[in-house]
Parts: sequence; structure tokens; C-alpha cells
Amino acid sequence: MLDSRLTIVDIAREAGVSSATVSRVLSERPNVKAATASRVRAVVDKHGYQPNSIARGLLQRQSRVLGIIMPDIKHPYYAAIFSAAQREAENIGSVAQLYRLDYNSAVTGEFIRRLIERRLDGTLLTGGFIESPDALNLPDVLARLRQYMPIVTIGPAIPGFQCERVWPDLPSGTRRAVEHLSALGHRRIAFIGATSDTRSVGEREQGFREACERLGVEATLLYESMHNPAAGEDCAVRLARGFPPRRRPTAAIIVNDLMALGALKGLRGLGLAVPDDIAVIGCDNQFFSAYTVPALTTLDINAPELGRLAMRRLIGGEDQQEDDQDAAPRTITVEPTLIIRESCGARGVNKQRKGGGTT
Amino acid sequence: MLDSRLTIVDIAREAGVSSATVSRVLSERPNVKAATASRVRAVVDKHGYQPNSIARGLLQRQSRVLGIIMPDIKHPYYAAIFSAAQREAENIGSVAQLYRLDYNSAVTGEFIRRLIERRLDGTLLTGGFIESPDALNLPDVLARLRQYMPIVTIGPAIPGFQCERVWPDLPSGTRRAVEHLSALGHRRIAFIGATSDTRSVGEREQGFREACERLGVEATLLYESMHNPAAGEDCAVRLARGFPPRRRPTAAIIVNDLMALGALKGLRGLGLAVPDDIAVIGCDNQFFSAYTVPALTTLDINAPELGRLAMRRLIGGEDQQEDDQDAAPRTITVEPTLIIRESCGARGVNKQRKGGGTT
DNA sequence: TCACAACTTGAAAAGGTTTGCAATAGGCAA
DNA sequence: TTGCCTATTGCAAACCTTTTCAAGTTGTGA
Repeated sequence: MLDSRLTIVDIAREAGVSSATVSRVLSERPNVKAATASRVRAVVDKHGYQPNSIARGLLQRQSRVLGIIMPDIKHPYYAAIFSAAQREAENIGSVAQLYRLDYNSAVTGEFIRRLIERRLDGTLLTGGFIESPDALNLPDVLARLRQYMPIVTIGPAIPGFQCERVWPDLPSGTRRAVEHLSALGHRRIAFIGATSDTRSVGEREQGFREACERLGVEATLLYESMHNPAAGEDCAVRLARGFPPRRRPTAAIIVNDLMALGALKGLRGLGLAVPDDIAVIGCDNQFFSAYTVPALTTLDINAPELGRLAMRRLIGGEDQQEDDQDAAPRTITVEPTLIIRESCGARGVNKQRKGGGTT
Repeated sequence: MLDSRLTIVDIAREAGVSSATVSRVLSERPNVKAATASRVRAVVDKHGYQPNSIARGLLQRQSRVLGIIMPDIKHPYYAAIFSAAQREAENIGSVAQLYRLDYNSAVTGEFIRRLIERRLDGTLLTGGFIESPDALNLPDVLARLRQYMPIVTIGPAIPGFQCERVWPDLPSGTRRAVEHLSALGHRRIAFIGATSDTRSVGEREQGFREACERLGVEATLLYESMHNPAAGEDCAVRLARGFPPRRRPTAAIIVNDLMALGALKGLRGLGLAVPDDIAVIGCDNQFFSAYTVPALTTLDINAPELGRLAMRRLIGGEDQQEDDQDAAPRTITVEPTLIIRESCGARGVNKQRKGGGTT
């Protein structure tokens, strides 16, 4: 750990100038004589001197760190958001810092204390903890956090707390999935959700119900607590065993691809063919979704876009001053895309169905 | 952004003490009278005062931030490492900061400048960029970085640069995979690698060759440039079309599960049954690997353990002073585990094979 | 009552930068 | 040569803590 104690005054002394001048050279201010600048730069390069951004941060009252709060970076959906958001932060010379907050935990005062302590330049929040209905003090806690830094969420609206927000139009996307299945002739469709993400699942459920009602489709709702492959396997069992064959849903819309992955396995294990016995539509368009058997039809939420837009928002929010404090926070809506593969049966696999659509 | 300008001296003034005392109370030093302490705490709580960790960091010469450098957090292998490492950092009140460095890019001086500038407390490096054979200045760059902070890598040894290192025993793991296949009766086995991770793939190849030679197995080597599902699909084609049926390998060991996922799809598309026509063994034991068709037999590298151990190492390394500077850096070896599922044919699927093993 | 130790507290320095203000130097026109 | 304007540069304050050192306070035993 050699030169790390080298400071700007050491450089200044060696270059025969003041530390102010070195600082100006380093931050490429125009008002330095060319000769001086190059002399300073020579000394800087010679020692490989690197200014201490902590000291700078202290003075400038900014850390150039943006916080991203999410439950689980191992979940590919969150990884996609994080990766895209981080790239945006990088573009302006900041860095994204991940703070983990489990699906079911509450945003506590203790938790945001850690963010405040670090003097983050802003925070991006996403995950089930935003949605939990029993997180009663969430608005208070977030309001407190906002006293210190701008906040953007990727998630459904939080009652009692208005803030900048980026979110897909889930009701619309789910509606489209139902329409697609209905057009393929399905008359009994199941919606498979997870209770861990109450509100965002609620939005989908709403779109699901609306579309089913409008199209005269019989709607079935099944809930698992988590949205992982194991839960998907469980719900396959409930789907297969929970109904007399005649009344069993002929299609299922599943809250995410991870769960759908498990469901595919579960259905296969129970001897049900996808899509012939049960058509399946997932959500998220994960990297593995094109490789399942059969390839998964899925609602692409465009997670990278969510992350990108939210981070842009956050970065923009830093600049804007108190003058538009009272401007109502905006919500950016991202339209999901239905990616049609094999698991919904649209690719001509199930000829035996009566109604609808595609060749 | 209300109270954020509140400093320790404001608190001190209101509590009628000096800032030194407030500091002592906040860091829970024992030498403060109970009455004073509670008076201070009352004021602190009243305002929700939160000390500025940037100022503290400046004084204590540490940022409580640990850098993790990896190519792609979206890759589940890296996500697993990051997640585990981050948890360790959290345990000591630090936070992990992700720095992205693409598979093929070099560790440049410019890149490490960003780490030094932030005065990280340490850096964890992992990814193809460590391995690239043409990264000629890598030892120099890393040596420079080490002047500023401890370094731990998760990866194969870097010629010309010794440092703390955590790594699975890949030759041994690969050997075990070959032995397993050989015991099942396979006499022609393919090794499918990726050129993007030269050295780590080299280690596997070495184990592969050794085991094949020892067991009298005919070894075939195939290389793709990347290790993603698309590349896996490509190699399936090369496997299916590149050999006369009689001489085609009856099993393939694939460098990771992502690639194996693509290979399974590719083989299926070409009408080759797994494991009956070609047995497949992947690597990494990803969350999706139990859900492929057929379920993937895979060499579990134990990525979380790698991340955990490396981060512990890094944290420990901060403490140790110059006295054991010359102690040779240690390598921690993690033993991989072969997870046997269906794709290798050990589960009694392929009765027609002559030799070997399991019931 | 005194000596001494132990406990509390405050003053001030230190950490490494950036930046407002003032001073100096240099150039040009009168 | 003088006066004025601009381009450079340096001084010193500011950012917000922590920590050392010393001073003040309290308590105990003789």
C-alpha cells in the first residue's frame, strides 16, 4: 500500500504550484496555463496519483453512488434490472450499489439509515417489500428517506406515498395473454400467482378477470406463496389434481417464467402434455425461456428497459431543484410484449381445439 | 432534502455537549456518563440525525466498500458469486460494489483508476478477463492495484502475479465426470469448451484428457467462442453432423449449464435423444438445471461458496499488516460435486449400453 | 483533609479535496 | 509610461467526522 498516502499537496509541492492549481488541472478547468498544466500532469503521471474521491465527496456533498434496493440479485429478473440500471449510472461516472432486502421483509428505519449514512445520491427501489400490504409504515419510512435523496420505484403505486415510478402495464399485458388464449379456443383459463408480490400480482389478476369476463372465459385463480420453480411444480399438481378432467382449465397464465419452468416440469411428470392438455404462458422472457420444453410463450416485461428508465429518472431527479417540488411525480409505463413460442399452442401444435385463430 | 445538512455539531450544541461527546455516544464508547448519553440520544432521535459516513471514511481512511469485478451479473454463475460475497461484506457493515468488465476486455489502467479513486477497502476479481492470454500487462496492472488495496481472485492462477485465490479443483471435477461416464460404458466422450475463458477451460481440458487416457476413452474436443445457450446449440450441430454415426461421441461434457441448456435443445431438434444417443454432463448446477428435459447432470462448482470464501479472505486480508507481506499468498481449493440427474443416463434410462455401473 | 486514581468531557487537529476571493502577472491601448 | 482588463495562481476556508491529549470532576482510602 505504497503511494496511497500521496495527497494533492505532495503533488503540488513537487510541481511547484499550489494544491488549488493541481485540482484545477485534474478537473480540467480551462483557466490554467498550458505549461503549468503539463508540468503538473507530469508529476501526477510519474506517481500515478489518484485523487481521493471520498474527500471530494465530502466537500461536494455527493457520493456518486446510487443505491438499488432489491430482494435477490440471483433472480434473473432482478439481475436484468440491476444490470441495465448500473450501466446508466456508469455513464455519468457514478456507481450502483446493491442493497438486499428480502421479499418479505419490511423497509425499516434501520434499513434506510444505512442508505442515509452513506449519503447516496439517490435510491431505486424494487421488489415485493414495496408491495406488502402490511407494511403499514412504508409511506412514513420512504418519506423520511426522500428528505435525503430522490427516490424512484419500479413497482406498483404505493398508497400514501407518491413518487417517480416506472412500471409495465400489467393489466393490459395480461389481458392480451387472455385474448391470445381465447382466440386459440380456450374457454377455461387459470391464473397462477404468488402472494409474495401482492400488488403487482393484483394488477395482473385485474387484467385477467376483466378479459375473462369480457370474453366469456371461465377464470380460475391459484396462488402459491413464492414465485420460484418449486412453487411452479406445486401448482401443476393443484392444476392436475384439483379439477375433474372435464372442468380442468385448458390453459394457465403464470406470474413469471421461473414458476412456469417448474410448472412445465410438474405437468410433464403428471403426464399432462403442454400445450395440448394445458397451454402455458409465462412472464418475463428469461434467457432460459426459449429453451424449455416446449419453448415458453411469455409476456416480456422488458426488465432492462425498466431498469434503464428508472435509473435515468433517478439521475435526472438529482438535478431538478426544489422549484418543481410540487410537480406530481410521474409514472412511466412500459408496454409488455407477448412473445409467442410453443407452450401456448399457437404454433399449430394443437389441431384438436375447436375455435380460434392462427394457422 | 431537509435535515440532511444537520451535522454533529448541531446535535452537540442542542444537547449542550461537545461534538466529541456526541461522536462517542454514537459509536457506543463506554466512557460516557449514562445521563449525558441519553440526553444526546434524545436529540439524535428527535432529528433523526445520521452521521455522514463519507466524513468518517475520510478520517479513518476506509470507505467500507469492497469492489467486485465481474463480467456479467446477469449470468447466474456470477450472480451466485456476487450474492454470496455481498452477504459476507454486509456482515461486517461494508457494502459490495459491482464493477462490470466484459469477458473480453482487458483490465486497463484506466479501469483500476476508478477503483483506486474510490479508495475501496479491497477488490474481488473474477471472470474471463483474468484469463485472457493476451492480457500481457495484467500482472503490472494488478500489482499497481495491490499497492492500494488487497486483492483476491476467483479464478485460475495468473502467471506473473501471485495473489490470494479461491478456485474449484476443475481437473479433479472433470476427471470425475469422465470416470462417471466411463463407468456407464461410454467409450467416446466429447469435451465442449469455450474459448472465452481460456485458462479455466484449460484446467478442465487437462483433467478430461488425463482421465480419458487413463481409462482408454476416445477424447474429442470441441470449442465455441462463448459459453451461452446459443453456442450450446451450435455445438450440438457440430456433434450431430461432424461425425459418422459410428464414430460419434456417445457423451459430452459441457463447460457450463447455460451452454448445456442450448445443447439439449439443439440435440432434441436434430432428433438425437439425451441420454440414449448422447449423454450430457454440464457444469454449475444452476437453478434451471433440475428443470431441463431431461434433468441435467452437472458438476456443481459451488459458486456461492467461492464467493463467500473469497470475500472472507478479502476481509481478513485488510487486517493483516505488512509483517506477513512476504508470506506466499494462499489458494483455497473448493471441491466440486457431481450432481447426478437424468441427462447422463445413470438413472437407468439407457439399458442398451454394454458396460458399467449403476442400477 | 489530602493524595491519588478513575471517570467524563472539551478543545483542537487531522483527514484530502474544492472553490471563493484576492493578488499577481501579463497584454494592450492610450 | 500609465491605466485597465484578463488570464493565472495562491491562500484559506469549508466539508463533517474522529481521536488525541489534557483538563476537570468525582470518589476512595488513609
